Parts: sequence; C-alpha cells; structure tokens
Amino acid sequence: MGKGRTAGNMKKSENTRARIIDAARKLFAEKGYQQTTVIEIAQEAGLSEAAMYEYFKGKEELLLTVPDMWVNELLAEMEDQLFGVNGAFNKLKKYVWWTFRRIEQSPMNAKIVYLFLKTNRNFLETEVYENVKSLYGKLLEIFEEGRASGEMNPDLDPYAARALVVGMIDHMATRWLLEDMSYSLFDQVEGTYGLLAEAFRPPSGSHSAHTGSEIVLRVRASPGQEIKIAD
Amino acid sequence: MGKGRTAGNMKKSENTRARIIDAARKLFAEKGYQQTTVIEIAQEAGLSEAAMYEYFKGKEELLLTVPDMWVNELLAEMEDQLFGVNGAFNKLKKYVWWTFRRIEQSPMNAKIVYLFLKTNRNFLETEVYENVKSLYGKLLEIFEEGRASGEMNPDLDPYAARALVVGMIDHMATRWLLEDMSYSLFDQVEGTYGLLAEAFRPPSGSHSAHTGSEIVLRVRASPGQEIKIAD
DNA sequence: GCATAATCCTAGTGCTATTAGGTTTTATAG
DNA sequence: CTATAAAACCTAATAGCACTAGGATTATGC
Repeated sequence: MGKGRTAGNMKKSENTRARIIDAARKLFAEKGYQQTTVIEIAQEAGLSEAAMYEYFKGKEELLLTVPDMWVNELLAEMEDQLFGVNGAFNKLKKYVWWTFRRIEQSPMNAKIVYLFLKTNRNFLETEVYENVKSLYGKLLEIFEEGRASGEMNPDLDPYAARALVVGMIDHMATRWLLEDMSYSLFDQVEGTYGLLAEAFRPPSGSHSAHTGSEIVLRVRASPGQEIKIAD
Repeated sequence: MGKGRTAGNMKKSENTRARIIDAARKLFAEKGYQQTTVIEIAQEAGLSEAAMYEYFKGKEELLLTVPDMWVNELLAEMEDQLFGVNGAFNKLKKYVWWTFRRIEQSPMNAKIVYLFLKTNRNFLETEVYENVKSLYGKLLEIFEEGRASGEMNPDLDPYAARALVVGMIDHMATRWLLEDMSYSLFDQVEGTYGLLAEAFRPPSGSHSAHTGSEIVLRVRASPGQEIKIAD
C-alpha cells in the first residue's frame, strides 16, 4: 500500500478534503465562524491557503459543508433509532433524547448548526436545511400516530406541536452551547420535556371538546367534606 | 432656534448619534450585520466613516447598542401592559401576545435581536441581555402566581415552563423573520400558544396534593340544564 | 476676538478573503 | 525509464474591509 494512503480506495484528494473539513469544524467550534481565518484552517490542515481553494469555493461553502455530513448521519440513523419503539409518546421521548444525546456527543457540529448556521442568510437554500427539515418532519408522523391511536389529543395540530418541540430543542441546545456546556444538559431536559408532553395528552374526560357537553366546576372544600351534586 | 437643531435641549452630538443608530438599524435589518459595511452606515447617516468612530468604538458596539433602546422600551412597557390583568393564564396570554405584537411592529429591531445578536459571542455580557433576562423573568412570577392560585399545576416547575414559552417565542419569531414576514404571525401563534398553555393546567384529578382544598368536578349536562351543588 | 473644545474629514494602515500564474508531484502511456 | 498530462500545491499579488493618525473646520465660553 502506498505511503500516505489510507485504507480502501480513497484518493489523496478525498483525504485532503476530509482534513480540511475536520480542521474547519474544529476551529469554527472553538473560535466561531467569523473569528476563524482561512489561513488558520489551511495551516491546521497542513496546506497553503491557495490550495484550499481547489477544494472549496470559499469560507462560506465550508461553513455549509462542515455540518452536512453530521446531519446526514443523523438522518440515516433516525429510523433505526425509532425502529421497534411502540407508542407515540415513547417515540417522541426517544426522538428528543436521541437528539440531545447527539448534540452532547458532538458539540462541535452542534455549535456550527445551532449558533452559526441557522442565522446564515443562505441557510434556507442549503442541503443541510433540507435534511434538518426531514429530521423535524418525523415529528409530524409521530403526532399523527398519537392522534390516530388516541394516545394524544385527537384535536392536536401536528404543526403546532412540532413548533413546540423544535422550539424547545433549539432553545435548550442553544443555551447549553452558549454557556459552554457548563451544566448537565439532560438534567434540564428531563423536567422540561415532561412538562411539554403534558400538552399533547388527550383532555381529562378523554373525549373531544367539540361535543360541548362537559362542564368543569372548581369547588373549594375542606378535607373530608362531602360534596353532593343535585341536577 | 439654530439650524439643524431639533426641538428641546438636544445637543447636536445626540442628534448625530441617533442618526447613526437609525442608519445602522435600517441597514442591519435589510442586509444583515456582516453584509453591512461601516461606510454604508456612515453614508446613510450623512457622515464620514471616521467621524462615526467618535460616537462608537466600532461596528460591534453598534450592533449591541441598536436594539438596546428597543428592549429598554419593552421593559418599561411590560408592567404597564400586564397591569390590571387578572389571573395567571390571562397574564401569560397577554404577555405572549404583547411580545409578538411588538415583534410585528418593529421587525427591524426584532431581526437584529433574534437573528444577529443572540448568537453573538459577546451577547451574554451585554446590557441588552440583562434586560432580556428581566423580560423573561416576569414569566417566572406569572407561573408562581398560577401555581399559588391553583390555576396552574401546583407541581409546575417555573423554570421549565419559562424555557418552553421562551423557546416557543424565539422559534416562531425567528422563523417568521427568516421567511421575510411572508405570512401572518398571529395565525401561527394562536394555535401553538393554545396548545402550550395546556401543559400548565392542573392535572385532571385537579386537586393538589399540597393544598388539598380544591376539587374539580367534571359533569355532563345538556345545554341549559341547571346544576346545583349541595354541600 | 481668541482660546478651547466639539465635530468632522482626508488619507492612510493592517488584516483578510480570494485569485493569478506558475511549480512540483503524481499518474499514465509508450 | 521517459515524456506528458493532469493533479496538487505554492508564492505573490489584489481588493475590500474595519479601524486610526493627524489635521481641518466649526461651534462655544469668556
């Protein structure tokens, strides 16, 4: 096997490309996108500045490419993670936990996605964005399933529900990353998720509000006091 | 009154300062922070580039100052908006609606806060951040009130609840701004808020283990049917 | 009117992304 | 092995930008 060649039939160019992406990922996560210069990336990858431009159109393309692989991995793994999980609530919990676990495991990728990419003006036209949408799209299926099975509120609007879950994930991930991962992510998630899930449950009487035949009375009473209802 | 002097005892420098801030706000919102050059800001304000540096240390200080006034206004207005509103849920709804109304009314300020400022590495050390924290802090009071009055779940964790509300506001505002305000913000908010509020309600059995003094009865009745309670 | 300070400008400096044009290395065919 | 073409890489510009030095102009107090 030739020197400098890694296993398989990987060309040198692919190897170099990977080295550049790794260097960029590391530096973007450490210092932020704006604060990282292309010279630094090139040095970290062991190249001259100009040689880098053989592999990437520019710094911004690098920003858009770096997390692409990660999100692709996530997308490929998602179905696998949810496979065999029964029930909409179990699926939802698994989905959320899995997402946060991945964020915890790859804070470098997560930082780039949550801190630098999401507010980039070209983000919406990105390949990554399409994949992120697919990731979030799975939530709609989960809510539809929960609605159909009666496990969740039959009047649940899947889009509204998705907005809440995505908003929660984004917010908690962003805070954790901004605060430099200084606390336990899952300690926070535990309570917040439990609370959010309440919103998706069927109403107490367990039938739809559209029947209009239910009245709720709130009564104050001492412990042990008997309450009779006369109709 | 001297030419170029506006009403009151405003100095020329204050006038110029305000012109710079207005110019920066407009350009940041239109083109984004990175894409706006200081030359453009200076031209829009009718100054030379160098003169601008008599008023601001640099471009970043401008980014941090521009939305400061807006958030200050919000903070000053908040108590006023909630004054006289009874009940935790009414307060919460008012809070959320008021926030989105302000976002809708000042998309330029909102863009700067939600798209450019929040991911800035120095945001956490900002005056604005302190004020934003105060704005969100009010939510804690609301949840405490709801918990104490029995209107909300007595086991509600105010911090978890705040995370959900803030996450929802951030997410919906960011999306709306990124999509260039191309749809009705309030159409979206209506359903999502209604769903979220469900999470804060007391549990179905509805008596707190702690106070033990409130009981919720769910009764079926026909419209018009009279229900009497005998104790 | 004159000193002083506030306000502003012209003309840089230095850093950074990007490119022009050429050199070295590698792969390939005869 | 050698000629040749392509791939990989480099040195040395170029251009755009944030920011500054040093000085000119204008307003203000006495």
